[in-house]
Order: sequence, then C-alpha cells, then structure tokens
Amino acid sequence: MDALLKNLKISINESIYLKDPESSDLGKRIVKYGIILINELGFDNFTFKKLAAHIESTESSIYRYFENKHKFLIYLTSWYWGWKEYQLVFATNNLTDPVEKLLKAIEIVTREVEEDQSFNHINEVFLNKIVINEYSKSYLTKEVDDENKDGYFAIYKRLSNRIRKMISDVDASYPYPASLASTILADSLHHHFLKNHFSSLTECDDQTSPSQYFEHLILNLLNL
Amino acid sequence: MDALLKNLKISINESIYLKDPESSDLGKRIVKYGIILINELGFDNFTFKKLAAHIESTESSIYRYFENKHKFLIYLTSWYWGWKEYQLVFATNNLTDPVEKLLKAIEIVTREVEEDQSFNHINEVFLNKIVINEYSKSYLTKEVDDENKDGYFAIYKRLSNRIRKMISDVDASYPYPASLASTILADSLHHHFLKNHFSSLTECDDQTSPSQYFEHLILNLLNL
DNA sequence: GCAAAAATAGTAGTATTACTATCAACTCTT
DNA sequence: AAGAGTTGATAGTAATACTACTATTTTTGC
Repeated sequence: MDALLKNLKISINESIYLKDPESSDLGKRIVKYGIILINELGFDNFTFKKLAAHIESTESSIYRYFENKHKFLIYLTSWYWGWKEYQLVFATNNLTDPVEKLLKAIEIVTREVEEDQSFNHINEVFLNKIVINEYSKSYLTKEVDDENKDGYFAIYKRLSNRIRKMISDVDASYPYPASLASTILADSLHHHFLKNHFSSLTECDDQTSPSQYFEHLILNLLNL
Repeated sequence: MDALLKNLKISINESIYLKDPESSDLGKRIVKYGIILINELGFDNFTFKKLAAHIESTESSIYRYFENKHKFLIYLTSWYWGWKEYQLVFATNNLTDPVEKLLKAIEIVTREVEEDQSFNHINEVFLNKIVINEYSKSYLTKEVDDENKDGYFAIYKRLSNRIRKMISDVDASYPYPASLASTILADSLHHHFLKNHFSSLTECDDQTSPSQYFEHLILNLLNL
C-alpha cells in the first residue's frame, strides 16, 4: 500500500466512541486485538471481558473507549469503509476514462483483501473477514434510524454514492445507479460469504472471483 | 391465497426443533406470538422469557419446543422460504414460456408481502419483515458450516436452485446463474431494508419497487 | 519543583440473559 | 385405575453487559 495512505488517519464520527482509541496505547491495543479476537470468535461470542483478558487490561478500561460492543463494531467497520474509500479515490482520481474508472472502483470494493497491508496497528485481512461476516449486524437493529441520523453509517453511504456517480458517468440513462451501487457493495460481501460457506449458491470459487461476477454484470447491464 | 396452500403443511427439518410446534396448541401459540414479538422488539431484544410472559406460559415450556432463540429463528425463516417456494412452484408450473416463468418467479420472491394471507396461525406480513431484518443473522455465525451440513438451510438453497435453473433456461450462455439467483434473493431483502432505512442508497420507494429494479436487471443482463 | 486537577487503570458489584434441573399437576388413553 | 405425555411452577447457575467506586499516574499551573 502507498506510503501516503499509511500516514493518513481515517477520521471517524466522534459520537461512535467515548475516547479516541487512536489517542493512546491502550486504545490501539483494544482495536488491534479486538479485530483479532472478533475474527477468531465471531462477533456474537466476542465480549469485552475476553478482550480485556487478552490484552491484560480490564473491562472497565475498554468501556471508557466504547459504550458497548455494538459501537465497537460500528467503529471497526467505519474504519474499513473509510480505508476502502481512500483506496478508491486514490486509484481512480487520475483516470480519465469513465469506464476504466468504474471498473477500477468495482475491483477495489469487491476484491478480497489478501495480504496485511499494515496500516499501522490494524490487520486489514482480518478486518475484511469481519466485514464480510458481521457488517450487516451493525445496521440490522431496531436503533438503525437513530444511529443513521447520528451519522454512524456516513462513510459507507459516501462510498456508495461515489460508485453511484461513476455508474451515472458511464451510462446516464441507467435508471437505478444508487441501487446498483448498493448491490455491488452489499452483494459482493455476500458473495464472499457464499464462496466460503454455501458454494452451491454461487459460481465463485478459487478460479472465479466475486469481482469477475460483478465486472461481467456491469459490462453487460450498462450501455457502454 | 389459494385454498390448497392453506391446507398444506410446510415441512421443516426435524432437527431444527425439539418438538413440532404444529403438534400442539401451545406450539402454535409460541410460533404465532413469537412472530409478533420478534417483529415488535427485533430479534436481538427478543427473549423466551418475554415470549412466555406474553402467552402466559413459562420459559421452560418454550424450551421444550426449541433449544434456543437462534433455532427458533431458523424455524421461522425456513417456514417463510418454504412458503415462498410453494408460491413459486404453484404460480410458475403451468407457464410454458421460460421468460414469463422467470419473471413470475422474480416477482414472487422479490415483492413485499402486503396482506395477511392467513396461513393458519402465521402472520406472513410480519414474518416477511422479520426475514428482511433478521434472516442474515441466522447464517452469519461461527456454527454455519455445521448447521448447513445438518440441512438447516436446505429450503432456501432449494429455492435458490429453482431460480438458477430458470435463469439457465432463458439464457444457457449466461455464466453465473447460481450467483445471479443468490443476488436476487439476498439483495431483494437488502433493498427492502434500504428502502425503509437508507433511502439515499436506492431508487426504490413508494413508486418504484425492488421487484421493478430486479426485473429490469434480468431483462437487460440476460440474452432474451 | 510541587500540589491540585485531570486522565487513566483497576476492583467490585448488579441486573439480565440463557439456559438446566426438579417436581407437581393435569389430561388423555388403555 | 395405572401410566404416559404435556404443561406449569420454582429454583438455581454461569455468563453477559454493564455501573459505581477507588487507586494510581500524568499533566499543568504557579
């Protein structure tokens, strides 16, 4: 990953955390080992108590950074989407051909993160797996409308919007650019899951990636 | 709904429940008020204790039917997909034109359930909302592979397969029929959710339904 | 250079959840 | 009238999701 990216701080809505985990050593350890532990146990079996034991700290110290594990998940996934957004802007900014631009964007948001790109203390490979397995749990709640109003999902929505614009730029006549952008983002996560757990429900496997499926879809659906 | 359907029993894998809820009055009340309560509270806030209070029974009685609330969710969603499968088979069996057949199938699986069709004690409108809001939580778990092996998701997979075949029947050259079937099933649930909570991420609203979006997608993606 | 204030870490406790176990009561059959 | 099956009532446990409070360390203001 580009050196510039390594020095950037992904900025996350302040109401998601009580105290910025980037502001202290403990905060960074919470994030680092939180990712490792959620990946290992799954979000449902993950608790602050287990995380505290893992980093040799206490539950109450973690509660000073995050109100509860739900907000911790929102924090981690927001970071992930912010990171994806940077990659997307970075990789497409210099492209002039709108088709090339869109295809590059699709590739970035649908591909699997394969190696640890070591954005400071965050393991992006694990974080990608967490997003695939747990992201929908962050918004499939009774509190979604309040949290949406408070901007908890702002980064994801901004990213979706960027893709929507790129779709309209290649085919202004396509009537569902926002829906298609949403389909690409959400359904590519779903396809990574299917590939790993319900292989009969997708053609994607070691040879064929979700990226190829979505690229083919875009190229055949839009008027290019 | 057709009278024939009302008399059919949706058959659900026996290892999902401890005692068939269709076999007793209490069982039916658990299912009936379980649906109402999950719809009201959301699955995360739903407990067997609350349900027991609601139906003036006890936690321990409910535990005699279902091991835990996760299996209860699997039961309810399996029932839903079984019900959709019946509707799909019923409505498409007599159609000879494969395009018409596929479009009918798409309409059935993507449309919102709008009125209570009173399949005995089950409120299908609420159950549809539950599937939209909670279905993915039933498989996004660490136990998914074991539960899949035990056939917990068999009905959904069978339904997805039926759509896959219909896609291949209208365009044998399309390379991703299984993936496209999965996209239609999962992403239409997602679009109903977006419509209700993230309206900026979709063109779907009161005027434009997810069904229209997916119909347009199919008609423009496949070689018809 | 040091005391007061602010930030942070650690301990202990509570309410709720997600069960399990046991026993009593009632019904339905043979 | 015995026995099986179903439901109800009560109690108990371990884990979860916190909150309140105390102890320690760090910062800063003079």
